[in-house]
Amino acid sequence: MSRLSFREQVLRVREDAILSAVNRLLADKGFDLMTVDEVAADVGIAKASLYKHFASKEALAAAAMVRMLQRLQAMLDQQSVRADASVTERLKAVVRWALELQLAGEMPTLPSQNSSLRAELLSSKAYLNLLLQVSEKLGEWIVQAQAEGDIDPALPPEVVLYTLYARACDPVPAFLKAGGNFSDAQIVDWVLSTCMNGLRGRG
Amino acid sequence: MSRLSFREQVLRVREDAILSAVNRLLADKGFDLMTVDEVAADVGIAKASLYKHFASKEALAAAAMVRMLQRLQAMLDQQSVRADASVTERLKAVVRWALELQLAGEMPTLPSQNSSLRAELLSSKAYLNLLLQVSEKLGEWIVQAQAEGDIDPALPPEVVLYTLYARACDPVPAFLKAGGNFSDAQIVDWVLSTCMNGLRGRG
DNA sequence: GTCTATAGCCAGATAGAC
DNA sequence: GTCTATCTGGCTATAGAC
Repeated sequence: MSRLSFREQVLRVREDAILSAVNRLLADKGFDLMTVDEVAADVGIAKASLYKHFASKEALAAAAMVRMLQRLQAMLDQQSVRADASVTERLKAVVRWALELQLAGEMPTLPSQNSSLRAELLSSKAYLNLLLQVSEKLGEWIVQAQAEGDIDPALPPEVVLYTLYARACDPVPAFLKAGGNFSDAQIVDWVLSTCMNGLRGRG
Repeated sequence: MSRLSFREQVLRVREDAILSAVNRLLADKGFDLMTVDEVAADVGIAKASLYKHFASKEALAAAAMVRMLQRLQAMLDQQSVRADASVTERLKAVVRWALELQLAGEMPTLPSQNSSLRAELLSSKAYLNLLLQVSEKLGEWIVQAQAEGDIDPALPPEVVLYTLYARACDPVPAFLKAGGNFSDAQIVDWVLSTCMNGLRGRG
């Protein structure tokens, strides 16, 4: 690793600020309703300057999605070294983390099936590689949790994996938060419970 | 009820064809990516003609959502008269129905939080009334299912209701269908199971 | 690399003839 | 009510000066 010059560090910091703004906006309104003008205004620079950093609106959003996957990967690594926890507890910790991120307004919504963002993501090697790595790690945990009986062995691991991804972007926490009757912690607990135990509960 | 003139019947049929097209497009791409041109092309009439029937793109989508709620209400009425089924079985039947609709590409996706559609829906008396009625009916069943121990009594009914609504628009079935490894019936069974019993299953 | 100003395009909505 | 043709606004993206 070569040290970064001062100029490069400034660039990094600026691009991180840009991606943070993109991330918030993606969580708030989604890709289609997010405008590049808003991103520029949020960061405090001109729109044309944004296009010096990122080639397109799609590239902007894709970079934010990659950053989110990197954070997920870091979270998985962190959970991997826990000696005190079963795989199921690790999985639950990851879902809890995602739900908390979502309630904080920092979890981008899934791109809809026909979005131009989808095409960009499917042609992004960085994104696909990260997604693959993360999915493999989660897949290992899922299979192991099934072997231990904590997750229903009758479910294909694929179904479990997709379900976990979907829960990370579930609209239910936002609905409950908008209702204003419950604390964030309660919401997280309930959604996590319905994810693992279903509506039926433990009974 | 007065009988409808021939002209009025023709109008009804045409508007129903329009709403069917809107429904398909809402399910396929969502409100933001759906264009009025596509709707017109799908129905086979000119765009200007659409605007003789509906005042705006939002009104178009709102009418389709109202129609979907009417269908849900009809489904609830149908389940209400089943003597052979518990409330939990009725709830499951409704979720199953929604999942099958979704796999058939006929379930509109939820409007994102900041969509202009949301404002339209919140100011539509027909929509809000219908939503209230179906929510009350579902709410009764939920409370009863909790009393019978089939649904976790620790969950606020609101949480259960929102979860059911969210599952009806869940992206998981579409993901699994896109994978191409499973039949529609299998997908419905698995998603319904993870909804009621969680990832943990019955064990 | 940052800015202001603008090009180019697309989609929602409308005008006006029939 | 249906059509063709057009207006209008907003958004992505770029030109060109500094």
